[in-house]
Amino acid sequence: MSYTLMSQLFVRTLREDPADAEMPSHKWLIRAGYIRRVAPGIYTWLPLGLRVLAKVESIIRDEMAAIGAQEVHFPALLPREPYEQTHRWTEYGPSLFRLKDRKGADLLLGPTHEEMFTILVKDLCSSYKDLPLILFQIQTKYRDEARPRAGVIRGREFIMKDSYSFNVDDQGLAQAYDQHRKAYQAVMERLGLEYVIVQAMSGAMGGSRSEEFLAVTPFGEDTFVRSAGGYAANVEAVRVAPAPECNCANAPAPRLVATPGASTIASLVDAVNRVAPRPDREWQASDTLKNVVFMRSDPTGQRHPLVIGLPGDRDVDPKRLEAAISPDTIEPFTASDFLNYPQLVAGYIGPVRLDDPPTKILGPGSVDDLTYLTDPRVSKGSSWISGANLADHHLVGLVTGRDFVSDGSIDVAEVRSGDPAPDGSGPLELARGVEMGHIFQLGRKYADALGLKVLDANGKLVTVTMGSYGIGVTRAVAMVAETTCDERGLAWPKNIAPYDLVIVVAGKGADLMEAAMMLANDLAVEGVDLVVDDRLVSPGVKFADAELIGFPTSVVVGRGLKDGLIELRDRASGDARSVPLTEAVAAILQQVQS
RNA sequence: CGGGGCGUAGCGUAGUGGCUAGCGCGCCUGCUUUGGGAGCAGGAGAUCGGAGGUUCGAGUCCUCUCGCCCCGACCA
Repeated sequence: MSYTLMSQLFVRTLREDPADAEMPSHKWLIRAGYIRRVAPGIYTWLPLGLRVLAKVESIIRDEMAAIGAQEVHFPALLPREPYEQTHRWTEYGPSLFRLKDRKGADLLLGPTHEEMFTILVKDLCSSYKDLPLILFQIQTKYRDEARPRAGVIRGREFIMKDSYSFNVDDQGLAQAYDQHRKAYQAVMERLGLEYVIVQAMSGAMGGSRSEEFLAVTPFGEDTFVRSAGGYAANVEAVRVAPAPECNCANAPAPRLVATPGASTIASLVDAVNRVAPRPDREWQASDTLKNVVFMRSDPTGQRHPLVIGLPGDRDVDPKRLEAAISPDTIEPFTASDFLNYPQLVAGYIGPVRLDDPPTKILGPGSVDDLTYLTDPRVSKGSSWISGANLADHHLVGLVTGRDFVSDGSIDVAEVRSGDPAPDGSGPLELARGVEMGHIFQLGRKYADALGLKVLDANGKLVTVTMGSYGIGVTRAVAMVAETTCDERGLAWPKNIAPYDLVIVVAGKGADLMEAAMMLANDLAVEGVDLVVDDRLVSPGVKFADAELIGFPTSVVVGRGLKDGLIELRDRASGDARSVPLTEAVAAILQQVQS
């Protein structure tokens, strides 16, 4: 058992913020000497940083062991072939780091390891008796991100814990998924991170489950919503509670209203309040039905107009739309597109035109069979003001289901703070977070592509079903720093700090140094991991550095020593108290272990 | 890939076309100092991102180029 001398520690603290850091954790990790930038998104870990990284890894290992996962370690440098078989050599696109060896063979730096794990299990397992199985690794991953940011939060080289489960049936997969979910909750708790679990987009995988663990921070890259009652979801995944059916079926027939120049919602509301006032109250933007046209392209390149109808006080959220129609993509509807669809009058688009008989412009049976999808708030029987498909005119009193129908519902309107949660758990609040973990029921996609089958109890070959589960380890270090730091620097939780404490020798007397070293020895013998700040600099420098580096506890050996006292300081709370030297070891042990 | 900002010593920065590129922090030497980023004295450290050009003269002006940061697009 030993201790580290500050004068020997390989660290240099900076007195000023680095010019290129924005996020607090990034600034402090650089300033306190934990990491150094080498290239965009590529960082060196210095001794202090490496210690924190090791602590985070050990927490993760511990929780993985608790669910029976076994650790392996793959290379980061991988051959092209397996990725060719799953088509990810091409599908992964420009984010994949590719390279060639001297013979010209293609290699890649692994962005994630589904293929390699699948192949390994295929090599070694042939019977249902070998399953269930959970394997994991803590490994350096490479992704050529379009925009690395915030230091180690989004790097191009980063450390990830990735695990993979292998089961013969869906119940087994569900169980492995659930085990991981619990393990991840335990990890987030032990890291002290405030987090939410949000539904991720399941994408083309159908009924497969996928959830993200987001650490909450205003600097987060992902927007999510949550309610006081516990609902949480990615903005892309929020589902609006369907509006109840209204009964306006007996309302008067729609009437045409002249609204010259009212091609925007604001001017429309203004106009109808003038020319067709409502007796009980003023018309509002939410009484209008706005119809937005997009050009939708499917993966084969076919383009079709898509019209989305939603209340006039809402806009289409492009991210939600993109997610909803994936793998199709969306483009703006251009002026020349309008020329090809003359029945669409820009600024006055609506589902019908009041000819005799009325002409369907949008939805089933319309002139060009234009796809018309409406927001869930456009419920059956609800009444709207909408475009008349005639310049400078609108229709008032259009009733959904009576006067027009859509081709279906689409839930892509912007989500606002205060909107009700779909499960009735209260108003939604918008917040930001950083994705710390992702758990995913892969199913048989990789096992199919790579031929991973085992014999079941009846001697039949069955395809194995898989799950994949990741935690960003380097990112976790930054997020713990981010959520615990203050205006003086880092303030690590005790279970993650690089050292348990620092002994600050505050003064020049040989007796001070001697007392500090004796105390350090006594503590080291007790298993305390500590640094003695023995530098010949003024006490102010040592105090400032201790706070910047974020030792959870400081022990000050200084002017109190002549009265037999040392001082104990807690970094997080700022509390300080004097303790007799004779009781110091016991008091410090108690504080360190609390 | 689009928009914005920026490249001057290890870090943070100043610098009207004109003398030897300035300051703070850090670093080295000496003396003094030691409970909140000490003082004095001396010193080392910069091809001003790179290339070309205009000019008697370029850190400063022009062209090209490389790189970095931020916002957006993108992101198993």
